[in-house]
Amino acid sequence: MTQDAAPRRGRPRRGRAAAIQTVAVEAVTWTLDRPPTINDVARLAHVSKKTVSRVINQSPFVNEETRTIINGIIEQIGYVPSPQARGLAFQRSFLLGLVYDNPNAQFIVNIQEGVLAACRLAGFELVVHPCDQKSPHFLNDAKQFVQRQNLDGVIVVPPASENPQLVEVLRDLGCRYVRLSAVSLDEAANMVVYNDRQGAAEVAEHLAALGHRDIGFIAGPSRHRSAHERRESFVSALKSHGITLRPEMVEEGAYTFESGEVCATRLLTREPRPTAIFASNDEMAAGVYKTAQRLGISIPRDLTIVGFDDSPIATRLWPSLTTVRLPAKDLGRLAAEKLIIRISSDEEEGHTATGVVSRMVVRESSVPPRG
Amino acid sequence: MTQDAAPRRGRPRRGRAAAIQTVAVEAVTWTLDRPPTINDVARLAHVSKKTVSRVINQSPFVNEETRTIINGIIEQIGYVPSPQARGLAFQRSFLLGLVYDNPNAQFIVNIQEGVLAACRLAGFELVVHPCDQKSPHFLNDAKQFVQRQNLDGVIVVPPASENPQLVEVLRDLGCRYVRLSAVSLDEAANMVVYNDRQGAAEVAEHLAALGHRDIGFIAGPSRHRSAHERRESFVSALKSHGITLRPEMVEEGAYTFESGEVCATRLLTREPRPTAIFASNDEMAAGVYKTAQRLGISIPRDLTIVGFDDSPIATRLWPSLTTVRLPAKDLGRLAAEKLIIRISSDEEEGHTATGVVSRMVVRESSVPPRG
DNA sequence: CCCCCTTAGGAAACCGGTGTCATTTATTGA
DNA sequence: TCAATAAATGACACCGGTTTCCTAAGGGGG
Repeated sequence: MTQDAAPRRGRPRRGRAAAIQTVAVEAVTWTLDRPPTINDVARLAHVSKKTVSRVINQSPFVNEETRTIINGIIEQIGYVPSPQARGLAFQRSFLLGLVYDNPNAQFIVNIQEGVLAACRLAGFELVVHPCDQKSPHFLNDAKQFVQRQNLDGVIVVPPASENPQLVEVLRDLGCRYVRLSAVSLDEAANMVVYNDRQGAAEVAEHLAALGHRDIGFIAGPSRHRSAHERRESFVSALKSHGITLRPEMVEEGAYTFESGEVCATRLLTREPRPTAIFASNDEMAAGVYKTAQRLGISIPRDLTIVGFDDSPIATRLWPSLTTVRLPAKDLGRLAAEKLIIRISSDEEEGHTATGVVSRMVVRESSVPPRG
Repeated sequence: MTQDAAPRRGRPRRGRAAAIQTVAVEAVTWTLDRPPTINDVARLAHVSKKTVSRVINQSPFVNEETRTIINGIIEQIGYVPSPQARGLAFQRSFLLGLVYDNPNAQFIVNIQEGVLAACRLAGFELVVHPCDQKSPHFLNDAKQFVQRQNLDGVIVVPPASENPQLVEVLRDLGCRYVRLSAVSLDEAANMVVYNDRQGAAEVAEHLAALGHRDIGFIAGPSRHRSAHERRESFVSALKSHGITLRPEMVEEGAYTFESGEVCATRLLTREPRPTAIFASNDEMAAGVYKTAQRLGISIPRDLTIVGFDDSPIATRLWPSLTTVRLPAKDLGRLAAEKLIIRISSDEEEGHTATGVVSRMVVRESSVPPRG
């Protein structure tokens, strides 16, 4: 039965439909001790593998009858094209990579979910790569990561996304990438931006509207773009409401819980004591909670606290934390869509800027100042 | 220059070393407009691609000099084997999958890290697949996930790991898998078990030693094996210390923050009010915090609280939460190692049971009862 | 009736590796 | 000196798809 389909040339016409059914029904009894290949499908359908390939790839120029037969057989024997073989022929891996060093686990998991939502529709899968910018192998690991599975594209999450050397490596490898960041650091095609200014400005308005004047601010580490954005926007929005953030009311933290405690301790032992503190992320806000509770300062009666990120901890704290929601899942989805379009169209499209906007979520930790 | 290496037969001996250097130096000037392939390396080294293949795969039976030359050229032109081609020839993808539906993001990220630590050493990469057991596409999605990239093995995280239908799908696909669970549900080769009994027993001892007698317990959802384990072990360990957990002091939660609040409300409005509450995970413990604070019950003075998991929230809460640490990263590493050994040895080895033990971490939320 | 165009489908090469088996050379023992 | 043996390497098929190029049949117009 090797090549017995060969003498069958040309296009058989009318009268074939009946035969189709027979073939299809008979084929059910066929069994294999290995995963079926395109050759098995071709043999059972009495066509060449190229025709099967055409059906798989939705090529036009395939007779409707033929297509039906082939699809039926594919279904029956449970044929799935080998990704390795496809990849070899297509020069593609259908794999996207996610490079991250962000310590916020929920953020990462949300991004993964968003990325996968887009991947699923396009037949891509996601390979993950946690990394550490401080490691001496950082760049080399990233390079190997891309090369080892020949990734079609890479999504880079902040703060790693703000590392210019990493981007250089990706560019040298000829690997398409999309960076996530609070500001545009690259061509629009390579960026998905999250607008932190919006959220920070909303917080400023919110605090001003509540009547706070003595406001403390815990900034993020200055090397992070998001920290810079949040700070700038918060300060200028406050100013536009006639409130000036005095320098001694600003502390720079490291986006960690412990740094939040330290900064809060400094702020809360100053005179006049701030009636509200805006921490640049929820982790640090949690640190403020701890410090306030330790100092016997009641939240929110004596102290309003606002965070940023809307991480799970925001609702676990008591009272629940007013914060800013960063739609991480959307961020991941947008990045993946952008990447996939560029990969599929095989062009450098996608020059339009894309991004998401963060919005404030008011909860229990923010109230008007006492008295 | 196609096959001009052909006349060069046999094993060239002495006097070659000098030539090596020449070749190596000359080769630097070679440039290509496409990624180099094994053929390029072979041509430059004046050997057949098979020999290059041997060098790549660490085969013995390659002359030391030849190996040096080839490695030098590989280094110089930056050759990396195509994973698609290797996969096709080896019938392997060098890809592991991680199937998860656990809502604890930190747990997932830690597992990923552990898995990748093992993967890196063996040249594997990790593809992720978040899923939802309640979705009607759950099983089909999982099947496609494995088939689409022809995964060499899959690691399944609880609670999805406890789904017998999912395991059946994996088995039918002939896909090697390792399940993570609190109890062994399968052959030892397919399991990595985390011992929750140990941690729960330690908590019982701890509370007994502190002098607590009126103890409340918030169980996890009974369909989770871990919930069952934690409960059984806690109850029996308490009993061995002469303490009986009365039925009205046990509430069943859903491993969620909200359910923790609800259960805590019930427990804390009973007489006699418990002096300690053990929640089956940190999420629910956080719910207990919130309820206690709402009811004006001081932690830990009036109420000792203990959780389970040692998630980030445990240290963010104030006072910090005594809990049980589940070494998720080790869990991931063990699972990946087990899988990779079986894949590489191409056998069904690994019949030894492997697992990790959870241990209690004492923090500020547990103290002796008042009076 | 012939020619050309369109549509359907096939043969063979190719993608970049690995497996099998044969071949060459040096070494060793008789 | 001459097999026999071991070490090193090459030729070629093969993994399972896709691309390129080509053929054959049917339809329409001259």
